[in-house]
Amino acid sequence: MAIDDSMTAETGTNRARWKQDPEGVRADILAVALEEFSRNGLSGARMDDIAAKTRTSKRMIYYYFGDKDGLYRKALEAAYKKVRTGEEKLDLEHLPPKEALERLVEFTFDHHRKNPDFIRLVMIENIHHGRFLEQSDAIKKLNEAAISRIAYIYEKGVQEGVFRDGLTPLRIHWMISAISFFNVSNSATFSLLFGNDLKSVKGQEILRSDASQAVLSFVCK
Amino acid sequence: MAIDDSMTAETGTNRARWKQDPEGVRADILAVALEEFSRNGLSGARMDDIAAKTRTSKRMIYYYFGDKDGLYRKALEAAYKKVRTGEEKLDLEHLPPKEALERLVEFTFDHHRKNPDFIRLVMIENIHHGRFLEQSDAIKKLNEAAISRIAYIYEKGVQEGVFRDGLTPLRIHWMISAISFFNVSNSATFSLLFGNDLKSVKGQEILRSDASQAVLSFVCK
Amino acid sequence: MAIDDSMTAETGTNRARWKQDPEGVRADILAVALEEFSRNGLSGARMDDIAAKTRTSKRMIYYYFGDKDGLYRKALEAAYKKVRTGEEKLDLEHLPPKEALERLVEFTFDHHRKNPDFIRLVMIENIHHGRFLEQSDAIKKLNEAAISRIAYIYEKGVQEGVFRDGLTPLRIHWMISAISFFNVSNSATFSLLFGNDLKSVKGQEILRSDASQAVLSFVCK
Amino acid sequence: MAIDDSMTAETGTNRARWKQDPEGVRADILAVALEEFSRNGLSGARMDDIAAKTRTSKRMIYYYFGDKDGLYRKALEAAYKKVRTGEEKLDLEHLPPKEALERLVEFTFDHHRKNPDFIRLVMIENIHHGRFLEQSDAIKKLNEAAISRIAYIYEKGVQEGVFRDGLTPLRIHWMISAISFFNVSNSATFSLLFGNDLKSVKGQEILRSDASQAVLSFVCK
DNA sequence: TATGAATGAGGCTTCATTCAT
DNA sequence: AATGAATGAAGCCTCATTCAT
Repeated sequence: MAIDDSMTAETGTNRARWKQDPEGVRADILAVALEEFSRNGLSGARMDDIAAKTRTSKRMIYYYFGDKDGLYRKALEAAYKKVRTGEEKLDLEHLPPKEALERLVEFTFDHHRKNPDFIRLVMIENIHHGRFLEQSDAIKKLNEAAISRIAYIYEKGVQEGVFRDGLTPLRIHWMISAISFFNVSNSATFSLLFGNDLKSVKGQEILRSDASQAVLSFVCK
Repeated sequence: MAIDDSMTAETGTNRARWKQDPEGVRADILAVALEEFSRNGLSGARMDDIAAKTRTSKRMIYYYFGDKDGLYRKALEAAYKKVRTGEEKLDLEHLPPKEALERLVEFTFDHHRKNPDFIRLVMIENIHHGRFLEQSDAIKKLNEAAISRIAYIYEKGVQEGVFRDGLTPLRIHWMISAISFFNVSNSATFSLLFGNDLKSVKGQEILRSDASQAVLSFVCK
Repeated sequence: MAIDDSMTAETGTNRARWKQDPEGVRADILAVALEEFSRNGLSGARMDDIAAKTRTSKRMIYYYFGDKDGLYRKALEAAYKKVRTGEEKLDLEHLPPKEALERLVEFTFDHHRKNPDFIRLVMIENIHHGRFLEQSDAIKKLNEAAISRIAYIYEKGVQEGVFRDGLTPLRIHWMISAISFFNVSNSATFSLLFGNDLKSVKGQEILRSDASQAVLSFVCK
Repeated sequence: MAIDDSMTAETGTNRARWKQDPEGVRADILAVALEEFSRNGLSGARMDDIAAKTRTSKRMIYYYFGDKDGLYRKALEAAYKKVRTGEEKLDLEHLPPKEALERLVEFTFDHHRKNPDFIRLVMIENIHHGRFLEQSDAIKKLNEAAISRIAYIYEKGVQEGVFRDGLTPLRIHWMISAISFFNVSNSATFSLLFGNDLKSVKGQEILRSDASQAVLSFVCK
């Protein structure tokens, strides 16, 4: 216990000293911030807690993000970016309209489920009346793709005579979002009020299928 | 809350002295609390602000509700009670199943729209993982009625051959809730990302009709 | 050392527990703030230091004055009030003009000397471009008296033929202020550059007499 | 000073790269520092702001001046040097005493008016009880010239019988300084309390003439 | 039942300064 | 000689809550 001093490397400054790596530090902070804001809300989150879970210090958060609101805004932006990027991989153009739509609904449903942090951040942003989203031009552009993707499918479906006329891509997107979002956002209260059945793996499979069926029967002739 | 009142002679009884009316005071506090929590969230709301908008003093809030969490819980309960009470007036039994269901969807859609404070409180509660709803047995009972009402309609519809078999009242309720809830809860971010069209009177009429159409086509054969 | 427990009264909370005395607390805070701001400037003063020298806590400062700027503003106002109140006692109307003016100069000279804290606060306020004085309507009114007092003397002097015509009370006030103010405000740098002679008791007597002589010879025919 | 520059490609050499010019860099820093200290005071000035307005970086400031206090001291010295250098051009010896004195007063009055930054720095230094001036031997020497210039004029005036006996050059200098300094130093508060009349071009002309009249009538027989 | 005064813990932010390259 | 990144100490302020009357 005396001779072997191999542990001294771990002692000293507990916090690893990273060679200057601004982007790494920024990303690290953002990841932690996303989680903390998502878990506790904007006013509920603590800068101290965020800093503590970071590889750097509280001071660096202010260095890179200015203040709490700035950090929150950047976390929100990052969350949107990450989520929308995930959607790009989806490749629907070559599918027949009905299958493409079905797949889009299921993808969205799954996607939201797998990103509860993002959903929670959007909830929080709505609690704040979209005050921060408003300031971020970066985000707004990201969402146009979502609409045009649906537009492509829908128009093809109408031309082929499988989708009914008179809808708009936006309303279809709205419907898909509503169902997929609610599944995650209201999971807690819904379970408490009506039991855990729909939260189980089986229950989620059923809801997923309900989702695509509802949307398809809504859009199809 | 002193700041700058150093020279007002008429300190003391500015605030109308309400003849001792405990229930009135409680109700007053709850109404203010509902609004403040709804607007700002749990940690975002300020006890000072709530007290200031009340006919009574901060001390009374603590006297009646113990602490901030207690006040929030009671406000949540009160909100649920008020909202569910509004639903009782609905009289669907005598209608044919399809019309009953259609009317229920439209009622729910309208109902949520007219009670954004309640919706926001539920959002907030979900942000807090339903921690407070969990403690309130009073609320849970209120929701059983919602399910049994759908059960009645659905079973009748299946028997009459207009609704498809294999669904459950809970899943139907889930679908109706999702669509109606999202319309209010995500109004801020949705408008910012995709414009105000669906928020307008016309837009809301369209969504309302989309809602009932989606649910009906989901449930009908 | 065991039997006699008379000292326990002094033990416990070090800080004397004052029966609620808002005005006392306000006054106490203001007195300390005046001194601290005067000594260190606005950004140089420390809220912690101010609080520590107070009978109350830091929290109470915010309770009564809102924030640091608010405290500074009130301290400035209090300083002006105190100083101008001191001037009221002066009784010049019954004196012949020359003697009245002489006495006013000497009074002002002495008065500024005895209130270096006030002078320093005014210096600090000028460093801040009068930003806080601007907000305080209370102060502006206090100074009109100073002018009308001079007006009375000057007009009488002109009528009696001892003061030359063509001046204004404001310019006379300006001259008196300049000389009396500079004596205190620039004491530090002047002494360092030119020695301490004029700072001594003898030196100050000489300057005081120079002041009244300069003003009198400026105003008299 | 990072905040939000995360996406600028052209990091690094935005700021013109000045061919190694130590003296130029020093002078640049000092000029900026003078302005910032003058505007905001010692504790009010921000090293970051100073650095940002400089052609160089924060590191260079510390490299050349050690720390904030050192920078302030050098800025103070530079200000004194610059100002006193301006005075040298004045050529009074060949004028008759009264005219020489009159011209000196007017020159000083104008000079102070044209150098508000310097005046403010002196005010700030007085707020700090001359702590930094004390350390600077360089400055003290600069001021002897001012006194000897007056001594020459005054003695000639006494000999010629136009100036009264019993004064000292220092007291005359004091009087001139008081009037000229106050005009600039207390401009903000004086205007706020008594209006802008004396601040106008016309008003300043009047005060300038008042200044020389007061000094002359003070010194003359 | 009711109120203004008081509190301590902890929140967010900023500062001058130094390090690694 | 020069730069962006990093730091710890200390600053100001706000919160829910309790006390004294």
